[in-house]
Amino acid sequence: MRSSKRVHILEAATRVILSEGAAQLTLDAVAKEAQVSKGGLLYHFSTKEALIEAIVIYAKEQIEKQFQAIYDEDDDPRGRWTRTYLKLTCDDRTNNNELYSALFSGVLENRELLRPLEECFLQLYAKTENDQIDPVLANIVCLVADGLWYNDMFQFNPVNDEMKAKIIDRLIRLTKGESE
Amino acid sequence: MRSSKRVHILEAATRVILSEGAAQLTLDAVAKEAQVSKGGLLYHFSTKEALIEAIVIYAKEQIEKQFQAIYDEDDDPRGRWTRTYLKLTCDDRTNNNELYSALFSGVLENRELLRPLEECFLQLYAKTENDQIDPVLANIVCLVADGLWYNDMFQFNPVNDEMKAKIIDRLIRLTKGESE
DNA sequence: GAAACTATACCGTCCAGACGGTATACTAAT
DNA sequence: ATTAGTATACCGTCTGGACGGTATAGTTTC
Repeated sequence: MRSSKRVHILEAATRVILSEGAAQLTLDAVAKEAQVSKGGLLYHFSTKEALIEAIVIYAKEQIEKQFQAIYDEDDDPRGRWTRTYLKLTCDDRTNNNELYSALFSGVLENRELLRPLEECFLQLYAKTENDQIDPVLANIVCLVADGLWYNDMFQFNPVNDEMKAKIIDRLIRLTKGESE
Repeated sequence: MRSSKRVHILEAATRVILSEGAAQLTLDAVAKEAQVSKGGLLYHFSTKEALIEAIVIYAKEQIEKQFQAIYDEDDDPRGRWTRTYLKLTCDDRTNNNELYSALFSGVLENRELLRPLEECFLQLYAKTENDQIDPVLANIVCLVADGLWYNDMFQFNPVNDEMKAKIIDRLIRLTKGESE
């Protein structure tokens, strides 16, 4: 079998960061978690920085893929992009582990490594600008979504599940132009 | 002058994390930035973990202090806590560097170190629950604020300054019960 | 005289990255 | 069909440097 372990390594790195902390993102730890030798790891990612760059790109690709899938499920053209953004990171079905580990590892070396992810989010926000609804409302919805997943990332839980459901419900109805 | 260099060290650590990246949060780098000998640094913080814990506590104290100051400036009782929360991290006058560095350094070792900050935010959110306005609206406002400052922390800028001003203006009016 | 340092030396561990080697598959000449 | 060569995908060890922490002796400030 001649399959690359690249993706296995990236997923192992995500696991290491989220369970052990970003400081434990060492080449040895990742190699061990991915059940790859250190040489094998360095074959795919020649430096630690290259590994982190790959984690960021991988997270970006995952987001774009999921975003499209959620978009395709929605029929109502009004506020469609905005609802998609909201569901992207706040739906219980999706997990954001790749995104979280990308942000954590980007912070390790320097935030410049996060540029690809920033571009990704800029594009998603841009889509909500022409969404047949008030742009200010659209941005408010996106920012609430951001607040929710960022808090989840740091394991802060300022809003309980019941309130979270109410908030999302309210926002979804607003994107459809329904009154409260 | 017999003043403790504790706070200088904490602020130096913040500078190191935000300018050099969390991986450069080493005892040597902090000592150098704070213009303190390594012995002096270890006199105040006997381990690196103790330093990080102190950074988190310091950030918490700064937030609580600023929150109170902003609250005192507001006269309108309706939605006062909610508006205070919004202004806390999104006002151009405040800088959130201590908060950002606390989160970054907490992610380094493990997120458990961030518990004091979580409690802090839980308390601030709790205050908005009895704020003479719809609790769902109050939470939405807080989450938008979170989205804004988290994005700022990662140097993501999905909303430009003009839009940001519109959003904040809209939310402030909502907390006062004004219609759009 | 105690607290708050400075200055320096040192130790053990960890870690990034280099390096040389191995196994397998495919390709091209003979 | 066999041989030789090449590319890919790894393995496992080694080394030099950085880092966290200890220790110690001395200095300044209150």
